[in-house]
Amino acid sequence: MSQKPEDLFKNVISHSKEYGFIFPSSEIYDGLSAVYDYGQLGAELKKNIRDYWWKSMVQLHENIVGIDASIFMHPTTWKASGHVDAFNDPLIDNKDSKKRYRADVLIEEHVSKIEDKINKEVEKAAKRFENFDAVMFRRTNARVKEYDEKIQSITTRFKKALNDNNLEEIKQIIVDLEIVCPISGSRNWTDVRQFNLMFSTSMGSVSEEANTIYLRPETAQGIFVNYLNVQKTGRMKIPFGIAQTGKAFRNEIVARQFIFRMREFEQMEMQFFVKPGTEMEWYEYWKKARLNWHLSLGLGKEKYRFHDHLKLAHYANAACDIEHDFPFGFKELEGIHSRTDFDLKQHETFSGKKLQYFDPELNQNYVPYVVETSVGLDRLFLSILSSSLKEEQLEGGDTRTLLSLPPALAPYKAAIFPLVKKDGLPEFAERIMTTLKFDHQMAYDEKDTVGKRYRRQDAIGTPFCITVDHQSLEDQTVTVRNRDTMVQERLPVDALANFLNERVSLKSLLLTL
RNA sequence: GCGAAAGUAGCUCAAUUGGUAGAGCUCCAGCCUUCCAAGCUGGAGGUUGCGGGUUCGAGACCCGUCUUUCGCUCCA
Repeated sequence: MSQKPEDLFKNVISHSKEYGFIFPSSEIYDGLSAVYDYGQLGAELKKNIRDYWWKSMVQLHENIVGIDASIFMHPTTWKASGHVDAFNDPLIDNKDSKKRYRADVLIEEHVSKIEDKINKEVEKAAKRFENFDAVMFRRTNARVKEYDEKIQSITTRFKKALNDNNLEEIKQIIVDLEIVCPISGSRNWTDVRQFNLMFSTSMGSVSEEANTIYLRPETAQGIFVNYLNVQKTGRMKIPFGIAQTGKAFRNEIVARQFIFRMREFEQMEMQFFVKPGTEMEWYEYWKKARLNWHLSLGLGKEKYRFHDHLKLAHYANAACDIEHDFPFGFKELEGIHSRTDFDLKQHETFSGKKLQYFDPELNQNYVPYVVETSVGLDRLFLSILSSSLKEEQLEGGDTRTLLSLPPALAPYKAAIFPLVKKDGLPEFAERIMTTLKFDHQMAYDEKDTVGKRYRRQDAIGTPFCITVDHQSLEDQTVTVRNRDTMVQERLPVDALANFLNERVSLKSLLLTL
């Protein structure tokens, strides 16, 4: 149990690989940076987590409905959301100070320094002459004119380079202007690189004028553009929510830490539309509700904490993260943001369509405010996996590898073993399997000693092992062994269905909310 | 992106100054047996991440490249 965090993280990664939870993407070709595939057990666990979230959001709330929007969206969507402008920066690094700068900012700062010089000239002249005409001075003074021309030529050149997307030219401008790094004072620059967080591809035939299409960097916009469709056709009354799960893509500069930050990842989001002025109440409501949801997984209260954002994004008037204690420290798991009416208003402006709600109580129209809950499915997966993986010391000096997953989320809900591979025990076991497999994902194993089989199921988190022995043939009972306590009890075969339903069904977990 | 470390069987790791790639676990077939892994017999699995170079000879040395981990940086 007392493993070093680095070791635990290493174990999580190799355990994931060894048992088929997570593989590096296209591994036979050396993998692809920060892209991972879910294996046979990982896919089950991930699906169960997603189902639990979906049911707790959509099925348990009459005023929340789910949609499934496309990954491709109209390019204007990303202009309206601010993603195009916010993430199209040419960046350059100084090799000596290791600091990264926006190339356009460096050039603009250089230009403003020249402007300062002009202003100084003007100030100096103003002191010297009476009846000073600043406009005339600017137009006629040789030194000022020289500065002005310099600014003109720089900005013309810079604008052209930006328009042509000519990164080499931008670097050349920085070199020509002899711009130095404010920290190291050196001119030892890397090449200029364009970092656009959004992946792009083209839509339409190649020969024609193809449109640049972005892979969505967040799923939220799919909800906002469908706000009116859902509200009208679903006859939704404020407050109401729209939920969605799906893939999003970000071309991260640095993507690290296994599946914590991937370039392709899955979000589970719910946008809750409320009356303006009530958003803070709902913000607090969802903070509590979402933390409660995480606590229901039983990984431990001490594993979670809130982190309030001091610096708010351009669209938010309140924001916080639910952080989880990962093997590499507390990191963001879920974000809860009060997004105001920013998104819907932006889409109104860019689309020219009204995205409003007629409130019958107030007898007036308004753009609803939005409270968002947004959790990373892959991060949730990692939080559950890493918190569940344990090396347990047993009496007698033995150790066992235990994956104490929340039972309702485990890939296999129960495993069935014939104690021996003869005397009709396998046939008996398979009959039980057949009756239970319609309700639960079941495993079957008849290889090796039964103790070994228990350990194998412990390592993949199967909550219960059902063993058929010779007594089973006589009185139709089996033993059921608990993963966490290793305690066995004998149950009639007929009681198994209820036994499992009460302990491993999603319903059993939903009831704890 | 910069810096550091690493990459050998499914997993964890060996391999003397450069000299025939190995072990344990896993896996497969069978035997024995049976309620908490590690009994017996046999077997499978490797162009040592990839590509070059030096050498009579490279897992080891050099260069490049890919991937991973850590630190810095970034993360609307």
